[in-house]
Amino acid sequence: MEKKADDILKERQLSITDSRKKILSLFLHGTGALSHNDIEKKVGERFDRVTIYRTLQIFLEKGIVHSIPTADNSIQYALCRNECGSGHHHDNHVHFVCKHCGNTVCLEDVTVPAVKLPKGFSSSQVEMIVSGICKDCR
Amino acid sequence: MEKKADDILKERQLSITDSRKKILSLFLHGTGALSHNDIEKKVGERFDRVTIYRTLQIFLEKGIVHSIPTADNSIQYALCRNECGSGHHHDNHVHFVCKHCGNTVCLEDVTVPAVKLPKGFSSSQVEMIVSGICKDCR
DNA sequence: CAAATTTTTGCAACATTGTTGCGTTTCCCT
DNA sequence: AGGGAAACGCAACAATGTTGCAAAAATTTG
Ligand SMILES: [Mn+2]
Ligand SMILES: [Mn+2]
Ligand SMILES: [Zn+2]
Ligand SMILES: [Zn+2]
Repeated sequence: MEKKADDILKERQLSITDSRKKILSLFLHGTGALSHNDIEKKVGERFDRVTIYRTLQIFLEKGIVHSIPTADNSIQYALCRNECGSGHHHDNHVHFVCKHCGNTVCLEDVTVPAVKLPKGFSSSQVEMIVSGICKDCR
Repeated sequence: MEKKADDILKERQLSITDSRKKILSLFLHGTGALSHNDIEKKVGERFDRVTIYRTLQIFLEKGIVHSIPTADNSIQYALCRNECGSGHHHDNHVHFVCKHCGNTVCLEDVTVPAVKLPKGFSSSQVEMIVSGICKDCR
């Protein structure tokens, strides 16, 4: 798994640094999405807050993770599994936020349904966030 | 219109105060959604930031406005036009964020399409946020 | 209408979250 | 291993959000 993180970083032409490896590993090993705060707590060594911000920023840009806006105003980040590249995200799946455990997960198999907009509106991106009780909490 | 705000406040059993009237009027007169920051700027008199936070909070609880999570982590608030009550929101319409003018609007006539979740997941709320170019910007 | 009671406001103080500049360290390439 | 580029940590700051409390305003009561 250590190997995997290195590969992904190399693939995206990012220098391989300790913080990037550790943070990326969190995403590779865990299941759900992580907020900045989650990462700060879960990462073993303590990297500077600024480093975590910058790491998430560049992971976003390079198409390694995508961000999920949630109702409580905490941005969640999750691994991109599809063909996302620099500035080109294609994560058109539904996100689920559990009101019980608080976890946010990507429902990779559930694609966002099409929606017909009024005349004059054109869409470039659609987000669908479902909240309720997840399968582990019922 | 001054009248209207008073009526809504009375209806929801809220004391009628200057700040509540002014802030509610912003929603009644304007077209789109407003963030905390928008309100701070647009409201003529300067109410304390805390008052605005508390006003939005109670408007949310009483079903006067609903909140819209957006990608840039700025919560937007918009008037409820349906039958929303204390703790019971029924604003199941799509929201549109224009990448050009930055405005967020409720597409009242576009209902959020149904989505089939994997086994074990149960949903209590679905948010759909579409971003692109609005009809005024094209 | 005026006094009593309840609610809301503004202020201060604080916590959390996010941003920027810069010197030092680490990484990459030859 | 050495030179140049990139990333890190630190400090300082800005923006956003929360809480307690006394003063002010609104509502209720007499
Ligand atoms: Mn996802
Ligand atoms: Mn709406
Ligand atoms: Zn759960
Ligand atoms: Zn627009």
